[in-house]
Amino acid sequence: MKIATLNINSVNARLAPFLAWLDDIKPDIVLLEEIKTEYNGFPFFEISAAGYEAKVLGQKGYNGVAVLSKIPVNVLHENLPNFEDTQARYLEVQAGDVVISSVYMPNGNPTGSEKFEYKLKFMDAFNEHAEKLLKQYDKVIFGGDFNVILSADDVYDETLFKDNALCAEGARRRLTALKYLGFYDVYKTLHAKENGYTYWDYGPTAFVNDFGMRIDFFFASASMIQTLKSCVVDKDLRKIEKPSDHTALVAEFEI
DNA sequence: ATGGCCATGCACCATGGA
Repeated sequence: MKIATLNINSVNARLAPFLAWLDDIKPDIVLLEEIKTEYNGFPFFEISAAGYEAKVLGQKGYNGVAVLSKIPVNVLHENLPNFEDTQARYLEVQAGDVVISSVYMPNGNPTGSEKFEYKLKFMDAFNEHAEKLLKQYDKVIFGGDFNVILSADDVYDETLFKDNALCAEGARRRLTALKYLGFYDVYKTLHAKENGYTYWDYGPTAFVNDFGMRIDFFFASASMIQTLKSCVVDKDLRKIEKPSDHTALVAEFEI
């Protein structure tokens, strides 16, 4: 099973190159974040023609998550079941005995604001739900944009972001707690020494100089990660004309 | 020496992203 996750920063603004990429990589499951459309604006026809069924939790203008699949999936949760939310940031499906979620955690800037409080509350609810899932299922995997820079190794210059919500101690502590619950950082399991950046600011110098951040992740339960074959950052989507500021993370499992 | 983007929406600026 090949699973990809991508913060696409508007699915409609990048549909053609995204479809070409799908045809090239052929993942079984694709998790999308920031589709930036409500359900009715989602390009179901084109995605279906490419061979994928789409489950969509949309929102007008902002946010929005989706799960595309070549294999049958059924939706378990739209939004976290334990968190009242007006924003579309979580979509959980089941494919066979695997539970897979697309996650778009809040940015939370500026620190100290209501947005920051919302970020921490979302992360608390997420961890609580993650813990419950582990008790119910063996194979669980989360993928998406977690909007947390876990350590100095995960950003080109940490000093520039010391007051940023992505580096905030409360955010780091919560994402680290997810690891202690038993969720493995899939990319780092195989690539401890590579930076694994998945995001580069728009602007002419960031991508060419690799001034990036690692803020997109897969987190997998133990029995899921035992089947891990590979995990790569696919930079091709960051090289297209009019790219998203994020690129895709692709993981393969022997399932 | 500084700053450099981009998508959306009742839309030619404001907001959000990170």
